[in-house]
Amino acid sequence: MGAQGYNLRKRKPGKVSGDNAVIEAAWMYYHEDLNQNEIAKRLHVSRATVVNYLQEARELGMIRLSMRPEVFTTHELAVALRDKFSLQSAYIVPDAPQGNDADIERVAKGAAEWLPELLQPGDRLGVAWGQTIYALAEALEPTHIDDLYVSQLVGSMTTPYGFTAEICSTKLSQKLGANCINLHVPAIVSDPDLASRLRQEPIIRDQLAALSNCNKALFAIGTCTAESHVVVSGVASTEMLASYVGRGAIGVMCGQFIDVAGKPIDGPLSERLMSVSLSKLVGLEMGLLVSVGKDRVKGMVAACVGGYATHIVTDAATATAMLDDV
Amino acid sequence: MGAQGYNLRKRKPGKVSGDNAVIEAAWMYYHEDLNQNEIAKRLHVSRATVVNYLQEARELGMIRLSMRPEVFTTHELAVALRDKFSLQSAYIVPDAPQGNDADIERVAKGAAEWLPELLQPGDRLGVAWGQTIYALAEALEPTHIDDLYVSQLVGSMTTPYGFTAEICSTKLSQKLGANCINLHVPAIVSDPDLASRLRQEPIIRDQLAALSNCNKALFAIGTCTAESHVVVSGVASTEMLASYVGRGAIGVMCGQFIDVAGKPIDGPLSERLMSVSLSKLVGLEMGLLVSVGKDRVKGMVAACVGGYATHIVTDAATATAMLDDV
DNA sequence: AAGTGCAATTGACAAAAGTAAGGAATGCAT
DNA sequence: ATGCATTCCTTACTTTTGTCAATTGCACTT
Repeated sequence: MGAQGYNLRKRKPGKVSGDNAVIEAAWMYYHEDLNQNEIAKRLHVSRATVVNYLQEARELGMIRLSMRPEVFTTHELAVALRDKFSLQSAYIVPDAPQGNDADIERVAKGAAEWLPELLQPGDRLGVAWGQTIYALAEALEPTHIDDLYVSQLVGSMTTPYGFTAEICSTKLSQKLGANCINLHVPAIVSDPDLASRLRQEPIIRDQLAALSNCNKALFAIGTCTAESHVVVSGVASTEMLASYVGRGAIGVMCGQFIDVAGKPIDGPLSERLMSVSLSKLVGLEMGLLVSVGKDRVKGMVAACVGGYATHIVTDAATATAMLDDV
Repeated sequence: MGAQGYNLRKRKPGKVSGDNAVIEAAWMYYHEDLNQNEIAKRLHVSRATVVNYLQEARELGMIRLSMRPEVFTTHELAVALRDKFSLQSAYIVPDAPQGNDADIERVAKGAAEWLPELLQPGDRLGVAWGQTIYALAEALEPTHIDDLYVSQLVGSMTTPYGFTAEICSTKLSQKLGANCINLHVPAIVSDPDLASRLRQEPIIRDQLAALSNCNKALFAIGTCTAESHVVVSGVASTEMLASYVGRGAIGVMCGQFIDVAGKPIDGPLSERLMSVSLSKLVGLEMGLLVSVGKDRVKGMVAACVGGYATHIVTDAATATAMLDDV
């Protein structure tokens, strides 16, 4: 009878009311700093159950955990970078122990944490394309920013990476609770004539016009190596790449090759590329450049010098390299 | 020599660079889900040191931890409350085990977590006064909302609680990175004539005018008992209180007694009170009511019925009582 | 009414995190 | 240089948290 009484008592009032137990446990744990034992006592369940509740709370995304952006924007290196390139702000994440693709994830995560604070209701945000941008969208915590429009800055392309330009803008807009304006056109078409006719198409024209209305932009810098995304995605052949590099290309921005001053380099692709004109990206309220890596340093510097970037997210190693860059 | 080599190696590159170690540890722990052992290995320090780093990170406020507002605004009770009173949204925090002042802390904490999402750049927020509002301001994580103005809705009064109306608005505006417009006048003056003359004073007039410009408001409901703040703070005597109660007062809002319909009750204090007119608080973009307790239920209902509240923060017990209130 | 499948819960054990007392390095005054 | 105070770090120990296989209660079949 002892056991029976125990069970009965435990069952009914213990289960406070469905999901509520999870919420109560999470509240006590995260807001009232009770340990699992105390919570278990109050909810009349075993501590193991509390562990489960808390895991569920985390899995359901009830818990938001982030680091204050000021931590990354106010230390020495960030301030130095900001001042050297006359930026509004720089966000420097710690270096990864070994520098591989994990770099991109780190930086993307940092940017994802910062981005919501850089946006306001009513903004029109232009978004470029790339692994970094995708990782950013992926890492972003869902929020809702009122009356926000996200526009795709570059046409679409097939890629071996499993994400396209639309996926970047779509995912980003979903995470931000924003309206999404896609650019339903390939990034590169086979001949200049077709490109100009496409640009006349009412739908495309409107979509391109929307790009001119952007007051903020989010982009990364691509490399000019054979493994570069522009090559792998079939936008440029290796020969073209070599030709652009020969004429001073040191990076890629929104599908366009740029020189050390950030100026787009004219070439065989220019006419055939469906993308925002880089000149539209100068002098925006915000130009957020998110990139890492030694091989992107020159391009990132160019994006600053060219006036595209007002805000930067990168890691300490890259930031140092940018400061050392003459 | 082994020890010497070890020490040298450990000292220099181990200490990554001052405070940075703290940031790196926090990043790895909170963003990369590494455990303290792994972090200790990577930073070449003992695990105990990592514990210290993480504690420092928390103490310095580098870590932001909160619960998604949707958790509290989308469950059954919150939706029911919202619908019954035609609110825009309701935020219901879990009940405290035993209902004392801890209730206020809980609810204030919830409101503090929600408030930043309810504000936008350019808003003019009117703020009332009370223990709840103060606790809210105290619990609020510092942020910065651009071009936000916080106005004090009620004049100041001496209180035994250690906080005044200005302290509420000042603290709140500091936490929100907002501009603060204080109302430099006592809440209650001794005779009606002085009150009306004060209202003519240019400075006061401007401050009162600013109140009319508020598009959002934050307030609580006070009780009509002898322990009520209006009495304790000397705004009303117990006799006056009784008189107001006799004429239907069921709560206090911005220093004014209201009836079940939320209408302010005329009486000896009306003329002498320096405060926003309640009619200005009807139909705002947002009216955030933050209160808890059985004894405030009627007043809270009145604030809804009267059209002051568009958003509510309370606890489950109070919400249930409001739903049961006829 | 007994059997079956499922999800929630539990106790016992393992891992991780927190604490406190002691110990090296650093800087400063003597 | 020596001693002293301070800061930061470490080792050894305690508490808290996480894991997992086993159990319980419950809805639904047979």
